[in-house]
Amino acid sequence: MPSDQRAKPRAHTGRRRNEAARQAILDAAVELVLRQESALTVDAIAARAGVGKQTIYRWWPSKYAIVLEAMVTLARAVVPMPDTGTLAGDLTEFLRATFAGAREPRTAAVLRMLMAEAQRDPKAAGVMRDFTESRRAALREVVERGRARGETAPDADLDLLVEQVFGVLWYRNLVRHADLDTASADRLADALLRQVAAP
Amino acid sequence: MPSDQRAKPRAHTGRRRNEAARQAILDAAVELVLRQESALTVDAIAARAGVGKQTIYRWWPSKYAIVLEAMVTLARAVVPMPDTGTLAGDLTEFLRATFAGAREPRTAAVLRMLMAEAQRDPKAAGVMRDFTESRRAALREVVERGRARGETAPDADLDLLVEQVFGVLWYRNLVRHADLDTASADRLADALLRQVAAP
Amino acid sequence: MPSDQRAKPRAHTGRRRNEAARQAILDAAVELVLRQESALTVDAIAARAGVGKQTIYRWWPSKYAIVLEAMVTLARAVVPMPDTGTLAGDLTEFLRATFAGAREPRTAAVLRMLMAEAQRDPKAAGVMRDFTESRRAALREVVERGRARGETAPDADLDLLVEQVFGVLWYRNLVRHADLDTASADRLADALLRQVAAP
Amino acid sequence: MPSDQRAKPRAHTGRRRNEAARQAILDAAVELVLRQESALTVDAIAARAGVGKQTIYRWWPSKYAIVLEAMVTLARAVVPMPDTGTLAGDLTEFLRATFAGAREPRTAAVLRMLMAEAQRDPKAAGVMRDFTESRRAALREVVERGRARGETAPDADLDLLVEQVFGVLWYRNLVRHADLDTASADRLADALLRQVAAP
DNA sequence: CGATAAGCGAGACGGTACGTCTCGTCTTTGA
DNA sequence: TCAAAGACGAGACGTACCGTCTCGCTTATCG
Repeated sequence: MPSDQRAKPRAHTGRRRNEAARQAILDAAVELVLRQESALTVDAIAARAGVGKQTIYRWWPSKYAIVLEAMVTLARAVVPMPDTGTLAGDLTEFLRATFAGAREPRTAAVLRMLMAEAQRDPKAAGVMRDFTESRRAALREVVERGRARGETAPDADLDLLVEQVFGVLWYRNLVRHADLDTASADRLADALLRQVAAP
Repeated sequence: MPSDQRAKPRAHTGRRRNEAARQAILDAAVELVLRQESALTVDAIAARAGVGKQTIYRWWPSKYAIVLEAMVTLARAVVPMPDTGTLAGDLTEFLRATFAGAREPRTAAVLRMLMAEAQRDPKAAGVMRDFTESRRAALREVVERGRARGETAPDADLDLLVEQVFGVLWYRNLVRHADLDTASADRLADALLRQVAAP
Repeated sequence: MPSDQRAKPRAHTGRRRNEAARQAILDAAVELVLRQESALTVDAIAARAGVGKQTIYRWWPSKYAIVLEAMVTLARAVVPMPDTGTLAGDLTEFLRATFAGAREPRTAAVLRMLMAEAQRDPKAAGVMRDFTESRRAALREVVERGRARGETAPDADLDLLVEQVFGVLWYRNLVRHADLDTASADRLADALLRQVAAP
Repeated sequence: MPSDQRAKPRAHTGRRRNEAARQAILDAAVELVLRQESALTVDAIAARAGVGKQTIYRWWPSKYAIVLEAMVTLARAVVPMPDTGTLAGDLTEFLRATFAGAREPRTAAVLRMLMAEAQRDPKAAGVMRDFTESRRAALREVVERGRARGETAPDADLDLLVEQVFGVLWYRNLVRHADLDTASADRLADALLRQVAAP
């Protein structure tokens, strides 16, 4: 008989997490990122959310993780997994939704700020890596479905395709020389389909 | 004739800027950016350069401005325009050289730092916009030559192609989830050629 | 019955002041004042006390205010009221004890520092005024008793006498050109007795 | 014919010391001490006097030496050596003039500031010691003349007398609990004469 | 229903880095 | 040769945040 190491795992007692506080913290963080007037600080988030600092550190490892959580939620909501039955349809849909989300000024500002911060703070970098990874995984799933249906060459480099999508998106968002409009999304989807099309 | 009250505005007197100190500060800043072990601090730059902090603040508005100035110097190592006679050759060559340049740790670190700074300082953003624009123009020239030779579809979206290249380059450099190796350059060139190939 | 909105004014929340840190800061400040080798700096106090600078600034408006607070503690070693039965005895006793106290290096250094601070900070000036007033009152009581016994001229200016005593004491402590030794105390007592002697 | 000690004074080459600059520096220093609004700094003195900092450091070892020089000049002018023919007259005269000088608000402020600074800066302390020594010497000369005329007991402690005078003066100026008025000067002179009177 | 266990707002703590200020020296140009 | 202007290395200043650590209080669940 194997010993059960967590035999009686002490069913939960004590007060439960305060959902209102969680939401207030997320809102405060996003709000402060958008008001560019000053840097994002934990003290400021806590003050604006009417929350103790410990409540923040209890649930998030860093202030960037807060902003990240807000972003991931937003991204999930904004970019649902499309299912039109064809790769062309799914890819176009995904790119349109993704570009539209990243074009929204508030979202765009938060993303830029996170990426900038990731360049100086290793913790923010980790957060960024996780976030971008999850977005790539989502798109990857879409194109994988297309390949499974035989809509691409079997050896098509889908990872590279995914990176081209997010590369263009981030490049435009950071350099700000061109808009992430729907036409661009369509043209990019088109071009990428040509890249990976079955012979 | 009315006397000009600020006729002779007192030519320059006083000690002149110390060029050795300026160079030491730039070197120290770059050196510290490369040693990732800790965050870049003004105190550290001053200490390493053997300089008072005031000397730094007298000449640069922020520590990132120092790195920016250093980058201008480092960016002398330009990617030369290839001329192999074919679009495939030129594109592969250009991407290999570009990726190799951006993979070089010193250059890569400085570029990241600059892009981060561009997200908060409008002046740095302007410099960044000009810099990226000039790089796009260079690649654009390469692929235009290919189109002129009839190596692409006449209506191929070359601007988009260019953005896919630099998008992938910056995305990888900023997120740091994958390397900018030669194999990647080759695969990307390959995919893009398929994308714009004449029918 | 109308509800009182500020009925319960939310007593104290948050961590309480660390008494050990307070004492360590006071000790460190006094210690550094005594080691004359270098100027008193807040950084040095913080370092020696093993304390963050903010903890100092949270509780004291300036480094001299720290020394002031330390003095209040040190000044517990009061000069006891002598009672030898004669004015000559009491005055000599009082001056000897007072000079001895002010000669003690720790006390002397703290007193000098405090007097210096009183010249720029009105709050310290107020404390200084109260402290000096209480010392004058003590000596005044001694000489009043002598007058009551008929040991002085009835119209002797006792306030002036008191100021001569503390004047010499502070003058020597501040200028540091001569020592506050017992012989000086005796000679001064002698001279003052001649000054106020009954005719 | 008296010997000329600087017979051939090295036919002067180069610019001579600028007396206007010297006076401007002294004035600026005193002016800045009186405007209590901010601390006295060498840069501020130089700026206000329209003078380079090096010109200050060339002639004075520290900023306190400047204020000292101004004070010594002032004290000499205000307190001339009296000569009424009697010790009582001379002492009263000297104390009246000394108290009057120290009561003058500008002078009093400068003296307080110097004494405060002497408590933290060894250089200022040296300056202060020299200044007070010279004032004691002046008063000492007055009372020595009285003793020489047989107006005091032969063994009277004249040094202690002198210290009582300046002790009271400084004590009142620093603690600011009482005024240095003429009546006080008279009463103190009176009391001290009783102390040292010939039997 | 009391005991036990979190979670909560508040805020003090030891630290690090900031950007500014002043010191006393050094360098340059002009008179 | 001296004076003004002003850059320099040094280092203390007081502030801003960091992430941790009490506090006293407020929920929750369990025995």
